[in-house]
Amino acid sequence: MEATAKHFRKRDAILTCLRSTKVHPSADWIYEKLKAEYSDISLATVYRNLARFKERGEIVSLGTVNGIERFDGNTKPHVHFICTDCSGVLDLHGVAVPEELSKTVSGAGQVSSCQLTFTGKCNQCINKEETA
Amino acid sequence: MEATAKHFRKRDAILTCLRSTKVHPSADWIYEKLKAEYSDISLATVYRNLARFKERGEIVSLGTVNGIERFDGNTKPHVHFICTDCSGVLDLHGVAVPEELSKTVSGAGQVSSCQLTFTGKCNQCINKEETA
DNA sequence: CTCCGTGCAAATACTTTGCAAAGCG
DNA sequence: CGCTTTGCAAAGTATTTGCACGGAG
Repeated sequence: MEATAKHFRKRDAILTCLRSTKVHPSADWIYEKLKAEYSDISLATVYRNLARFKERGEIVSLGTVNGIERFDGNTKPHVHFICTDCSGVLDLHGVAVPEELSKTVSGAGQVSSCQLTFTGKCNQCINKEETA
Repeated sequence: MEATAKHFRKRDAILTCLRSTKVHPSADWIYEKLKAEYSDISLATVYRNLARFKERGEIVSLGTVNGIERFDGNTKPHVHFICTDCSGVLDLHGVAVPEELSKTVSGAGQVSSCQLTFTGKCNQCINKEETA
């Protein structure tokens, strides 16, 4: 199948969009972004494809921020920082969940994944507040 | 104010309920539970009080599991295990996020809290499957 | 011709809100 | 009397689903 196959153009666009941004977007964010290129795209298509990607492990859900689900095209385990002010999500590079921690958990069941998230106010929002 | 003050009876009941269970309940779970004692309680009251408790830091939200928000009356930081089969949430005692990890994060902003969650299949669900 | 992806609109499902009644001090 | 809590029903919002159309092989 061609990369530009008309049949999958929107599906591909959604995945590409998700993988080429650092904002850990919501379905709606992707929808708004893709409307520029695909004026007739539907929000349902975005939701449907996100569900499909998630199911296949091609993307990861970070859970909801303010009631809205956020996704990450980077499936490698890494740590996140969520800003309570702007609802932004940042990757925290160089931080990882220690191996031995995961092992300790095995008493509860079979661990398939883990997620470490820090919450607070990001530097950008701190600066914005100081300036004002 | 009396502990049994009629004015706060339902509010108190909600908090007590949350603090005396280990299931990390949803709003609806609490509602169903309290209906036994307060047949006229409203789901809105549960939601309103949960929001209030959360705001005041008296309880903690664990985020959503299958689109439903789950709460924890234990505000001390601790680690959770979420079962993808039964949607149950377990506390993982004896596991903690290393101190030095939190410090590394400060580059991103002011950290106010952190949450570590493991996902997988709990022992109970594993056993149930084996038996079947 | 058959299968799959999609747009649109309707349907869900959880959560929040407006309002009037009632408790407490 | 003024402030707060609550029940009920209505509204809101994010997400899912039914259906028909159109492209690909």
